[in-house]
Amino acid sequence: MFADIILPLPLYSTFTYFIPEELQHEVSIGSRVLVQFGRKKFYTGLVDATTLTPPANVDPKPIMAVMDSEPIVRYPQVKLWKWIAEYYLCSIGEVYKAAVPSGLKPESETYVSFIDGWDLDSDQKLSDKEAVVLLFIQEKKRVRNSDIEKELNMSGAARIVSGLLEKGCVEIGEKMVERYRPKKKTFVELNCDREDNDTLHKFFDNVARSRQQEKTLIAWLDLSGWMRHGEELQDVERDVLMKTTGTTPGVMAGMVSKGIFRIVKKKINRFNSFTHLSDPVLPALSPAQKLAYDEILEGFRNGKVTLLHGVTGSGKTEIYSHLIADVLKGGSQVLFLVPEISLTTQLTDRLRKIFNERLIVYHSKFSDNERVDIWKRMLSTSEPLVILGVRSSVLLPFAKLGLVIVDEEHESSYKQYDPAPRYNARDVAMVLASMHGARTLLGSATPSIETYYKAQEGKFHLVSLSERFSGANLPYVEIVDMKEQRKKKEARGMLSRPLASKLRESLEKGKQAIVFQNRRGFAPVVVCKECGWTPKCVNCDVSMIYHKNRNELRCHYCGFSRELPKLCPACGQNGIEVFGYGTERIAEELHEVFDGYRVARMDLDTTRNKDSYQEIIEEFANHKTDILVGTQMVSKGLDFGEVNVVGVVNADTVLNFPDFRSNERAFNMLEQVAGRAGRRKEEQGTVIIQTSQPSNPVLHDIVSHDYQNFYNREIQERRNFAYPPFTKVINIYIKSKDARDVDVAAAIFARKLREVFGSRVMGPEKPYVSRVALWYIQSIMLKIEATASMKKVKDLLRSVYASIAHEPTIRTAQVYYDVDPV
DNA sequence: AGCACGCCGACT
DNA sequence: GTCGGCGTGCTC
Repeated sequence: MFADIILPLPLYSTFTYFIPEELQHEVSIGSRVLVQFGRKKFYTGLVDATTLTPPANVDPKPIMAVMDSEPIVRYPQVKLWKWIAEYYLCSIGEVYKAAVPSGLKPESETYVSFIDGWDLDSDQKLSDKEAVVLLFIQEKKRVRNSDIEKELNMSGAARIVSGLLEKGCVEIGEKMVERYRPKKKTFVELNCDREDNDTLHKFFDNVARSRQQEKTLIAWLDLSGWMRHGEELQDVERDVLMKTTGTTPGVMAGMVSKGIFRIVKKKINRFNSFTHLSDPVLPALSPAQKLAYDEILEGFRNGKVTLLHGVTGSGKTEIYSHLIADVLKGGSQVLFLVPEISLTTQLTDRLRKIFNERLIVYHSKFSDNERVDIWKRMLSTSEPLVILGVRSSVLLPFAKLGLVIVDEEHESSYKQYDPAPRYNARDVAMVLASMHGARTLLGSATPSIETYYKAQEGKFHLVSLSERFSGANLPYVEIVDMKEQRKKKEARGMLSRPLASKLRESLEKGKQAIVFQNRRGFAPVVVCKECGWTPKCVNCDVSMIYHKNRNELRCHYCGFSRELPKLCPACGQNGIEVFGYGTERIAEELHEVFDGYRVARMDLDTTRNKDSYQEIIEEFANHKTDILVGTQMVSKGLDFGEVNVVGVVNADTVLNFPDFRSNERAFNMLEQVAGRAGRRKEEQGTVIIQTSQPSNPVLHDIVSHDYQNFYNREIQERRNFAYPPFTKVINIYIKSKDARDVDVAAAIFARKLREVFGSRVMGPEKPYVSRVALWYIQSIMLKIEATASMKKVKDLLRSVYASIAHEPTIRTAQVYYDVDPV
């Protein structure tokens, strides 16, 4: 018997291993196996298929061990992986690697260790480097090559180690690294059978002289339910026992040494087992919501993907809750996808209150251990659950999925950009749903053009919610022409007069405000006024941004930073000045202008650690801060009733983005951020958008909150210029560390592609940022008619690549595809 | 991806 | 001479 194994590597095939006789009954499709791959590495592979025919031309290695008695994936998971690999042009191993938490995929690591008794002063001649490395190995006992390179700051450790190996002073081996640590708790057990009254009496005699010990023993009997005959004995947690009685560690140790108690550590699942599940308590729906709910069900009955187009603040979440409850009641599971940033306590708390233990939350700040627990939990049960999760939760092992909800379906964070698989979770979710026979609901206030087009064409069922849940009006939007403001000298720094006075007015009324600027740091432009020098990142083709709090220049692409030079490095003069506004500078200026009011900043820099995001939001929610300044982070999903002014410092940065989605992105972002204002009925909110292009049509659609008008104009543009949804776009990226190689490789690739695809090939061109982290980049865009067979297109793409793969510049370059880029 | 092998230029 | 750099091919 042989098995085809999926390995977590970017290799475009499975590998066939021999199943040893004694393992044959253990191997099943979907179970993990330990296999050796290459000369030394061991990987955890996944059985894709078993077969009787041996592989051609190779002598298969045996499977070393079978790690599961049951599969760790559920149908149709692997089928979905294969779809992803095919559609997004990557290997199935890359999908496997992304899907299964690394704690479930132990792999080997090569280590080097010192051979005891080897005499450092022996006559064996060691080079200086070898001696240094050997000393290091001896000191550390056991190290990895990468440790040697890192700690001794050298390269080519493998070579030195192999020299040492030959001389017999070190040995190497492979060690499996187990990353998953199950959570353990400490319990106290009584050293006595339940029926054994004699021993129990002896214990009581034994503690008679100690009040504390006696108290602890009685408490234990109570907690464990010892006297409640007919009931199973409860585990008694050490901490709980000690806390209820005030037992000190000394007392506990005394009882253990007397042989009364024994301490036991047990693995526990991070989840409570749920025995007592209450029915969800659902929020009441307004008449408009009820209508939308009924219409959604109507769409579901017709077997269609349904788009819920609801204005910001229309209360989509309540409708979702009802739909989720219906599906849970029917015994199926629900996937509720949200963009990363929306996973705030606000949403989680609301759903937790409704669905209690049935709610599983899954986001990117979870540790790998927590991911493993969620995976195991989902494998262990097929009872109805709601998974509230981000992008990667589409890859979890669902049992029977009844409904998939994709909230804010237009969000670009659903698309994974790097590394592979470069998938869009919204689209994968629809495929997943159809494999399960589940319903799909997409929700957005600003649907993506592609999605809305499908709704217009009747492929999707469209449901609209055009009023706010609270009855509040959509905010009043005012466009402020900054060029005019400057001319009339009415602008002060980045604050126009209308924004400044509106902010003051509302702060004085005790209200709150949000100020949005899509750029972090202090100042994005640094120039020497004497010679025109600007700081460039050494690794990337971008200017560096000034961050004031640490007085440094930073690259926002690779993270490289340096001190702000006092004198210009180019001309040596004292001419360095900073221009422009990032969130840091805006927060500082607002603080000066609105003396006495509290300003908080929320961007990537202030939310680095795990809880800071939460803290900033809580402080704002509790009105401990008055103004919240931030990047995109402040535009999504936040619901604060006291905010009645939203300021957009500079809409130009959002409006002028050099690609075909720039209008869509600008409209979405501005409409979303505007939606943070005036979410309660009492007062209409105000949004002030500062720009130097007041006549930009996107801004006018924001003023009238007219999605339809925006869509009509945009769809026309897309039609005229053959962009999605009228075509499918595949971007091909070519990367090299050599600037000339990348140009040559891209030119060859593009020429070959044109032979096959003709005018559907655009480029090659340098992307917006043409060098990132030392890699030079070129891109080629492929625009394929929406009606074409993508299967055929992808086969052609692969064959074009195969035909030039031998070219030296192609061979050394990295090539990858981005299907449906956003 | 990770690793070994082998070619080549450049230093002790 | 060997050291260390990097390109090339292979992994069931």
